Amino acid sequence: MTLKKSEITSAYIVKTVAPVFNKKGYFGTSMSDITHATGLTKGAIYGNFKDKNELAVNAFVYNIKLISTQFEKAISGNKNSIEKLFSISTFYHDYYEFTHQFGGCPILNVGIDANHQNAALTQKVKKAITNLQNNLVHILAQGIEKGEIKKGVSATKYARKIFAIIEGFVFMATTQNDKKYMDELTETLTHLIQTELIQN
Amino acid sequence: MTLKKSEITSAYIVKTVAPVFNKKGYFGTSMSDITHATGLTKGAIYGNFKDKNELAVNAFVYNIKLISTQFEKAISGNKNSIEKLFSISTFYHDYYEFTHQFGGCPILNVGIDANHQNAALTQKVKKAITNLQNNLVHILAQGIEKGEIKKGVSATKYARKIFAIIEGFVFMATTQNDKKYMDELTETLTHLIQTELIQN
DNA sequence: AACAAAATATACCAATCGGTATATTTTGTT
DNA sequence: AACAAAATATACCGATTGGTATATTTTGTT
Repeated sequence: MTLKKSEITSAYIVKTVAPVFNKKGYFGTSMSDITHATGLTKGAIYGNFKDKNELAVNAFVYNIKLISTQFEKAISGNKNSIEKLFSISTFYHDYYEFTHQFGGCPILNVGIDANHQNAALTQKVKKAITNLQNNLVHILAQGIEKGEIKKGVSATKYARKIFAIIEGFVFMATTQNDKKYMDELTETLTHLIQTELIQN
Repeated sequence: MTLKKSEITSAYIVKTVAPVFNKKGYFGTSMSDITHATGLTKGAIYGNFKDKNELAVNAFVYNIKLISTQFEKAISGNKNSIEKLFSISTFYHDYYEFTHQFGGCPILNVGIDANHQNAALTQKVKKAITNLQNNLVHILAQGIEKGEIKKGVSATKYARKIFAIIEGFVFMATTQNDKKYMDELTETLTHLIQTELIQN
C-alpha cells in the first residue's frame, strides 16, 4: 500500500470541510459542524489535525488549489498573450458559478473573514493572491516582449488592476446575488484588453 | 429633557460596538466583547436591544450612515456631473484610511460575513449597496441629460461598473495591506471617466 | 491466528456562548 | 423627601464551544 489510511482520511476530511469553512467562515464553523459533515468523530479529526486552525488552513489551501488548477488550465495551450487574457476573462465569467458549489470565492471569503483575526489564514490568502497575480504578470510581460501588448504597459500594474476588477465584480455578483455582474466583468475586461493593452 | 437616558445609552452602545462587529464579524464578536467594549453589563445591553442580531444590524446601519454622510458631502455643492465623479474618485481614494479606523469597509466585511449566514444583515448590505449605487446612477443620468456625458452611456450599467471597481480595489488594498491600490483606483477611475464617459 | 501499531470512537473537561430572571440603582415627578 | 418607573447590575441558566484522555476498533505484519 502506498497511501496510509490516515492520509486518505485526512484528505477526505479536508475535502469535506473545505466548503463548510468557505461558506460559514472560521468562527461560524464549529467542530460539531465538522464531525457532522464528515460523519467522523472528534477522535478521528484531532487524530489527523492539530486543531481547528490547522484544519481551516488546509481547507483554504484545498480550495485555492482547486481554483488554481482550473485557472492554469485556462491559460495553458498554444496561445499568445492576448488569447490567454481572453481565456482568463472567460474563466472568471464562469467563476461565480464554479465557486458557488463550494460557497463562493475563497479569496474574498477568507480575505475578509481572516483579516485581523487569523494570522495564518491571512498570510495564506495574501500569498494565493500574489500567486494568481503573478500568472497575469508573466502573461503581460511576455505579451509586451513579443510586441502583442503595447510597450508602455506596466505588467505588474495591470496585473493588479485586472485582479482588483475581477474581485470587485465577483463580490458584487455575490452580495447582490446577481449573475449579470459576471457578464459585465467580461465586457469590462474585453474593453480593457482592446483599448489599453493590445498593440495594433 | 428631550432625550431619554435609554436613547443615549443605546446610541452609545451602537457607536461603541460598531467597529467591533465590523472588525470581528458577527460570530467573531461575543457578548462579552460587547460588555467589555462598552463597560456596561448584559443587563444594560439586553435592556436596550432584543438580541445580538439586533445589535449587529444597528452597528452596521451606524457604519453605513457614517460612510453615506461623507459620500454625500463629497458629491454636494455646485458641481457638474464630471466634477462629482471626480469627487467620488477622491472620496474613495481616502476611503481605505477612513474606514480603517473602524475596521475596514463595512460593505465588504458584512457583505462577505453575512452571506448565507444572517438574512437580516445580508438584506441591509444589499440595500446599502443599492443606495450608494443609485447616487451614481443619478449623477450619470444627469450628466447624460446635460450633455456632459456621452449619449450612449447606460447610467445603471456604469454605476454598477464603477462601484464594482471601487470595491475590488478596496478589497485588494485591505487584504494585501497595500495602500498603493488606492492610488491605482484613482488612476483607473480617472481614465474611465475621461475615455468612456466625458463628452468632448 | 496472533499481536503490535495505527486509527477511530467514547466520554469527558473547563470555559464560554447567548440569553434571562431578579435584585439594585438611578431617574423624573409630585 | 417620597415614590413609581425606568435603567442597569448581578447572578444565574442550559447549551455549546474547542480540546483531551482513554477505551475500542481496525489495520498491517509475522
